[in-house]
Amino acid sequence: MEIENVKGGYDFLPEEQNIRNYINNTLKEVFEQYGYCSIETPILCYYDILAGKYDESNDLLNEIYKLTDQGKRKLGLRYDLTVPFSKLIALNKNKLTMPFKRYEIAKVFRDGPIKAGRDREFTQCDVDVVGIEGQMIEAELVSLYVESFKKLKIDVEIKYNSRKLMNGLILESGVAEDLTSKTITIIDKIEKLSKEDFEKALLEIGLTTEQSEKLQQYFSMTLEQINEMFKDTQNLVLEEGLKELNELNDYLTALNIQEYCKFTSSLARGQDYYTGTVFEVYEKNGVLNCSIGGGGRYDKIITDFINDGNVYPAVGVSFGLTSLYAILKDRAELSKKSQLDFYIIPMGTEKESLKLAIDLRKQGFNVDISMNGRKLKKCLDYANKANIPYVIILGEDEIEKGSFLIKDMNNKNQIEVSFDKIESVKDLTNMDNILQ
RNA sequence: GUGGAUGUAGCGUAGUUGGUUAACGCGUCAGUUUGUGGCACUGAAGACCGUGGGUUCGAGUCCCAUCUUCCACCCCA
Repeated sequence: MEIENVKGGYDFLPEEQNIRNYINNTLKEVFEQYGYCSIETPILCYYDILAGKYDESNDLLNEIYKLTDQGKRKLGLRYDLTVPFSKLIALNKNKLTMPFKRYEIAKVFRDGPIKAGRDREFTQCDVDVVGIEGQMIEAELVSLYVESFKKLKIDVEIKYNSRKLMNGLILESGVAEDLTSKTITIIDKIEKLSKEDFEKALLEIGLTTEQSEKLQQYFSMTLEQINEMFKDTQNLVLEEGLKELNELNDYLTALNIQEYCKFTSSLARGQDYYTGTVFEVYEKNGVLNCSIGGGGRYDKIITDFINDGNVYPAVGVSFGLTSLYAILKDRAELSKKSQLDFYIIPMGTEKESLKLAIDLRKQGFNVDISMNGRKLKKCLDYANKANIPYVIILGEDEIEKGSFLIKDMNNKNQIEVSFDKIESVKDLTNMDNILQ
């Protein structure tokens, strides 16, 4: 039997895992600052609940991992975090107070084709709020995005749009309703396609030349131009979309984060999922041409899912962790930093060293000890390669004096610390001072 | 799913028109005498050359198949 990972699943070694943890922790910090709570939901779900969100023609259905338990129940692995979230709300309506703000960073599974940035199992990071309408929350989510990427030191551009505006403009072009969905898919690619290819694609799905030209005109306009052109429109969807976008715009300007944002009328994000504002985040000047985050308002999903007569408006954003890992992977300062503070080298003082390690851990330090009886030279070499900042040398000489040696691996300085004064090591959070 | 490439020790590579025990660098481990690292030197371990067939006296090298990984397209996260 050959030992290998399932396709689309990977092991993460400490170096890489450090970066992943750093990213996750940084994001969690921001989420909590913005008032989002951490929750956890089961990976295993009833298949019917997983499948319920989509109609049978949806491709995503084929990607659900299906399994049965010993009681022959039809189960599946979750393929996103939105369904488990909806289910959690449905089950706990009485315990939760609205609005409910939560984040969840967890693994999901899709039995689909593999390629860069698309695995069989991957971690999703969703930040959502249920029970708030209006653009104020959207603006705050954009701010959360800006804050998060600032902390990660990634320059981004956040594209935003409204599905209502998009639908309104398509309506305005005279496109038949049953072609809306296909039209959106093509408009989403307007920036990637040449003028000819764009028109060709539209004609192929059955639009007229006139419709295609109108679409081209509308979707190359700025928000100001659209405002001007449709200020007295009778098209309700369009009017509402414009109103919301203008409102969001005002907020973004007031928050002084407009510089990170870019109104993009062609931005769609997926198919029928979103009902209002949509976002998509791209790395500025980045080599990665895929998005590193996205989200939007989806007022219907949870409402339809729970189906108890109440309305559950929702809006959220997600972070493409796989892409973030890829971007930050090469930042040396992240991957090379050791989690250890001290590495103890016993020189015939195994018992004392073990005890010292325990005492130092009580002070809050991360401590490891050499246990394979290697020579001092080798131990120093090891500490050096592992980027451990401080080494403690404990030999019989030191025991006699009732002290131990702390050595700074960066500047080779060392200092003797008495066992009675082990508490003073804690003050060495500022260790530079002593060791200079 | 469609098209194009790739596959030699943990990693990165070499391997000449098919010819003995598959080479090199990095890394790992050990040593260069007793308690002070990043350098240098010496040595060791580690590869049935992705897998399975075929051609041949002989295949890492040629042929076929299959898998893997990667890059586009589709779709998404």
